Amino acid sequence: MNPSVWSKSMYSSSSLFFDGYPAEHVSSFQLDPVLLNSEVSGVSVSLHKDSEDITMPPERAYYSSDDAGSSLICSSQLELNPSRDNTTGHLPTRKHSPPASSSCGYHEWNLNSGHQAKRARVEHIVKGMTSSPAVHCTEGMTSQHEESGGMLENESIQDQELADRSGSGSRTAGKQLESQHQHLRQLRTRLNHVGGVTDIADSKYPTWSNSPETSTRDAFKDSYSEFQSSPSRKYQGWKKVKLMNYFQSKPERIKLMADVLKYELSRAVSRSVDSIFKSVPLLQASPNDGNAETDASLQPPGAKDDKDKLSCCGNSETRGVPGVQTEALSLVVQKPRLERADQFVLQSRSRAPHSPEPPVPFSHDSALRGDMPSDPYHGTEHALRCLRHECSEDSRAKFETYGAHWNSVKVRSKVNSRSVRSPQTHAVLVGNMLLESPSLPRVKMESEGLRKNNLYIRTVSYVSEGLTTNHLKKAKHMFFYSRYPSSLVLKMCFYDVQFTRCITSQLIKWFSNFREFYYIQMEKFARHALTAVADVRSLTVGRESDLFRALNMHYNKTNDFQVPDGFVEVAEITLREFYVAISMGKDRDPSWKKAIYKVICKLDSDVPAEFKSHPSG
DNA sequence: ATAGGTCCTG
DNA sequence: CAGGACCTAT
Repeated sequence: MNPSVWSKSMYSSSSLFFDGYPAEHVSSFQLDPVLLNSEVSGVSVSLHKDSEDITMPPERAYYSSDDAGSSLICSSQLELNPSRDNTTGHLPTRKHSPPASSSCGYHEWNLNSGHQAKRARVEHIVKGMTSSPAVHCTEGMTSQHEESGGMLENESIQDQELADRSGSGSRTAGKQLESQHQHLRQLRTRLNHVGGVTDIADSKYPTWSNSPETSTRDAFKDSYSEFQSSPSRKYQGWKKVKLMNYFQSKPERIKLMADVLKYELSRAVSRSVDSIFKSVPLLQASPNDGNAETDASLQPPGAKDDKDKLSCCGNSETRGVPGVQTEALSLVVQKPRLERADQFVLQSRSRAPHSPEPPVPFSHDSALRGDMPSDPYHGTEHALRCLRHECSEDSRAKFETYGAHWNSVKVRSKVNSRSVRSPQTHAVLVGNMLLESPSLPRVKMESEGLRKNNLYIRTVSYVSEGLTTNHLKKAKHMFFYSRYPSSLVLKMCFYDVQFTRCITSQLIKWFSNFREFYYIQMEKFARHALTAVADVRSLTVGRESDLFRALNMHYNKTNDFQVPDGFVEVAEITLREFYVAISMGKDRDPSWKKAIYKVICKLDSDVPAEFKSHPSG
């Protein structure tokens, strides 16, 4: 690709640039290929693009187009197009793109029909009892009845619902039905006392949408209002008495009924429980399978099977030792490492001839922070990244080498990471609902817009209450990729922090501060360049430049992070934007920087997966 | 109203 | 880097 095309497209992107700017100035900023590839003021920016560009998917080849009119803005819009790269199955996670909310209609329909089937079964049973005789009253089981508390209330509600549904044609038939409902209720009560069957309707939290209980609960709710408005409470004592006589006179029948009901109830309960745990597969997942979660949350439904399998694997391991974080190791190993080799292009490119750094994609520190970049291409990789395509066999080999290193590091860090999970606290956040289970390990599940359907839930077993210096360091490193991370990205990257409003705003403030420093530096160096550099074509940013040093000193003080080339290029673009704006006198406008901010925010690239999957603190 | 952003200050 | 004022978009 011709570097001049790059420069043209880059600068045509700037809204600032075309805003009343004379055409001759435009052309004056078009970079000369020779100049671009040459060393300027001791620094260089390598913009070499070779013919490999044509192998890129067209929507990624933002800068390889021969259309000089292509702009960054257009590129970014293309980048936002969710239709791109369907093979990855990832939707862009941009701050301005609303989270895709999946419709649950089909699921609800299934639940409703399931509920109706259950109800039909119960009604069938009840119908089978309609021939039984109505008998006299004793108060024998009243106390037992009331012991069952809320469950019984639900039962009576359901009974009332059934009674209401059974039709109001004949009054005597209705009474008969009522008596049978009462009978049913008593049987269930007994079963509960004897078999310890837990009524699924007795859950404390009634708002688990999509859960199998929902339809049942809704039915209860509906019938409950009917129940309250009806005088049927008056009949309760009468019904109880009638039923007691029935019980006493027909023990064998009771037993049969009990068996049938027991079967039906236990089947319904087990089905419900099964469906709950099927819909929350990551209950058993490990804290470090953030990648799997991230994938799942962004994948189309059809691509989810593998993740479910992974969850199953995690489950089999999790059951064993609750206190030790060994459950996810297999997940780490199983992850396809090479799927995201393109992510390492950024790092491997530091091996370019002008780069003094060793050919290490990630430093040890970054390895400690991150997971293997196992995610498939997310679909929001920035256009700048597409300029680089040296995903050679060499880099792949190195990728695998460091992948092995990462795994070992990860294992160690997992073992060493202190877990704050408490065996006494078994709180599970599912969507907006808090379940309590005596048998589940404590996991924190993030509730996000993308995972309304409860299928995509992250589990984290160690949650820090506050942001640490390591989090700050991680945030600074993230800044190399994303200057304007969305809160969703922040949540994904700082999943090991208990996200509160305060934490969120603190993280946002951090990035605001980072940007402030960044733009101050840019303006400072741009103003300095105005006095020293006559042509924007001479204005480049390389790793040896003072600007880069200043930025690196701020965001990567210990120099233990391999700054991605994308950042260097974004820095150069920013510097040039400032340079051009100031040279045009735009800085007389008090809000002149906003146009630049608008350009720069579109240059965010996706934060690599390793930021999203490993604890930083 | 709230969230997220900039600018200024310490 | 945090706090606060202020602005803007949803």
